[in-house]
Amino acid sequence: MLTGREMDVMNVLWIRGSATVAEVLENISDDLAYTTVLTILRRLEKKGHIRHDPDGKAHRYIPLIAREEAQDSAIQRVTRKLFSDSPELLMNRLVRKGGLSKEQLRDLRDLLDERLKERGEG
Amino acid sequence: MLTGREMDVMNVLWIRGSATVAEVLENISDDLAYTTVLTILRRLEKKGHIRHDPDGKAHRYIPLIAREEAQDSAIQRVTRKLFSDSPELLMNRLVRKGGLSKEQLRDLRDLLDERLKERGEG
DNA sequence: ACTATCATACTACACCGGTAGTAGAGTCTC
DNA sequence: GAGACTCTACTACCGGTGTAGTATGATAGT
Repeated sequence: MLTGREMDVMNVLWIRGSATVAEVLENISDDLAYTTVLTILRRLEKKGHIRHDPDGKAHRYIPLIAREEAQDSAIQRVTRKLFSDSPELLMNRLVRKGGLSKEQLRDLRDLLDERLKERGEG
Repeated sequence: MLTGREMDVMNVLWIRGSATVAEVLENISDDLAYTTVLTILRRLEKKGHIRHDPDGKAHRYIPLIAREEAQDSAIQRVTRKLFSDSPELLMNRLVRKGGLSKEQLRDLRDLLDERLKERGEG
């Protein structure tokens, strides 16, 4: 389970593939101290989410989990805790709530159509 | 922002409309001490998520936020932190990942169709 | 070799969350 | 009216998170 700040840092690693402390600092939105980022990276490593290789005199941190894994586990948690464990209810809420453009709605409907065809629906 | 346990307790309040400590205890899945539930309720009240009225010698706790609000804010957090603030990406992942039956996929597609018609798509 | 620089390691610390114990107040029952 | 019961209030404690300071080690320039 990733915390808020850990997700921020992981996002940089996922986007760049890997990063040093300095690179994370440059690419993170909030203004944190160098040692703060370092601490977060060390904790992520301790939790097994990343590892590091030497890179010159610095360390280069590399993700060990994919973004999709983190996404799925976050979705699962929300689904379980707030949507009676029903992904459909979650989707329903997302669609009803809005925040999606007509094009996005259309794309999603097409995606669902594809999925349905794959699963043998006429 | 609700924590895991706070969501468990809120779920009971949302379902029943309101509850005393004892009622929460009866309706929560895990086995917690009476005082533990009480503490969580008091923290929820302090955070402004619930209030209480006297009920006999006990207190009856009443939600001040709707389940939908909590759902939306949880979804928003996940979307922001893990899906580049794009609800569409989240939906996409949910559909691709699976966990949805053919019927659920169909229902969702129909829901999207409705939404699109409402918004003036031919 | 000395010093400035830069990186990591170690330590700290306040706050929060999960869990629960103990104290104390009200009530019921003889 | 004294004990049993049932609540709430207060307090505590541990582990985790967010944030960062200090110590230490490597390195590069002069």
